[in-house]
Amino acid sequence: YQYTYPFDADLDMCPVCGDTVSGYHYGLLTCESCKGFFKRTVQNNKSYTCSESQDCRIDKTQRKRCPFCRFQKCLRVGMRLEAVRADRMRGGRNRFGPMYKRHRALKQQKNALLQSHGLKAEYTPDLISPPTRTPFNFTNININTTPSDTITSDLHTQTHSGYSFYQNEPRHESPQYYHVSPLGALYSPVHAMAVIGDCSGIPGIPQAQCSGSFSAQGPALPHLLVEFLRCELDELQVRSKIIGRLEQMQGEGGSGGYGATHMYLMVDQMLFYIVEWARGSVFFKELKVSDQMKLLHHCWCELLVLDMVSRQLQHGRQGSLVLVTGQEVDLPALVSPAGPLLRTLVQKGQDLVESFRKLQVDRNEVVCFKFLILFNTDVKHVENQSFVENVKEQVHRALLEYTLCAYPQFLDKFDKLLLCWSDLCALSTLAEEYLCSKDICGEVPCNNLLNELLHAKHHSM
DNA sequence: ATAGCCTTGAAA
DNA sequence: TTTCAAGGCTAT
Repeated sequence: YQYTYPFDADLDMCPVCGDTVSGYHYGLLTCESCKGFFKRTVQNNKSYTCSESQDCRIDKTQRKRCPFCRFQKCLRVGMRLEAVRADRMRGGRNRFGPMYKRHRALKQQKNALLQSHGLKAEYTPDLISPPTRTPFNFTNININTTPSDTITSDLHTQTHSGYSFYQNEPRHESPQYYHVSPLGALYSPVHAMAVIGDCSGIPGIPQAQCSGSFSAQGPALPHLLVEFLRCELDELQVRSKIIGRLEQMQGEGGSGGYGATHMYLMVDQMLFYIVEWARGSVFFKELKVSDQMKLLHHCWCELLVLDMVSRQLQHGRQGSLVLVTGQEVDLPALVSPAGPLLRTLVQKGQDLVESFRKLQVDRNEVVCFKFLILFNTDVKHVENQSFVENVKEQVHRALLEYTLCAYPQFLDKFDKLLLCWSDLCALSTLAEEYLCSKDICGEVPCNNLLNELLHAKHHSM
């Protein structure tokens, strides 16, 4: 099995059953059969029941099996009850026309953007081939979590209680549409999307066409991203381990303060878990240990900085710094007695957090970023360089694909993300400089990871 | 009941 | 005029 880039393939797949689409039907691109099914169901006020647990898989071969779940899925992916005409008038156009047009334009723009990044829909088959061990198997990935939604398929309850989609149009010739409860809109994927991205520009068009199927929780994630998310360490677990370790060390070492030494030891512990994360991660763990070390020597500080930044993004408030340990450090208090190096470090750090926040960088993007950083080697001498570069390319794609799908209105977000990355690199250089400086590592034992990494870096330069 | 193909007809 | 998403028809 090979990973296929799902962008174009899924574009003409029905979001309900995966069959080939025949055009826009009731709000989105679907196949002919689901169009018919939806029409019959709404027109005849059908109500179905599910003999299983209301989470049946709907695909081309099984779609006939459970009409209840099929209709649920129709609603979930965003098919519009309002588009079925109550008076059965034929022909003509409805209000969705401009929406379809807009959606088409958006799709085209997106493809253009993809091409401008040199990513074709066709996929080179053997791009991913891990060097020694068995290739990673993507077939086991199942991202279709089954939402427990409460949409009723009983149209009687929805039909007469709501408003008319067309109530402001008095013209008698125009078709009369079914009255639909606003409740229906609440369950549309568009509503779900609003949580993570701006989709105000395309009312009623779910992002299902971006990259295929659409779960109620959000867009389908690129397979790679799903895999990356699995590699994440549990933040709380890491936190408690680090706290434990720090307490232990401070018990031994005497001073229990929260000064530079404490920071140094904490950063050292963070690095330990960054290494642990990397060692357990897809692709990375396939590499020889010597290559692993080269990559980590190259990027540990960027990973460290990204970790700090993303934490501020999650829990942080302006004017304070949240550490892995959960402690909150008041920034003015930290900065006022500090040297110039720490001052600029804090300032630029704040700037970076701010630009991440403005960009609405989400967790998925951060996770992709970590891999982008991990595999971003311009160092030669990595033995399996082609593998590393292929992975890098894959991550690049996954991030681009995700960003385009999750934030379809925000077409240059990906480019801006990359700009942020270069800011992050600059910040990381500064951070490294600071960690080397006598400000912080003056009275710390030498046999630790941070020291070793700093040391190795200096030798390679 | 399903799903492929056909007919319609206002908007573009 | 052409488009193309509505509804309709009908073998399976």
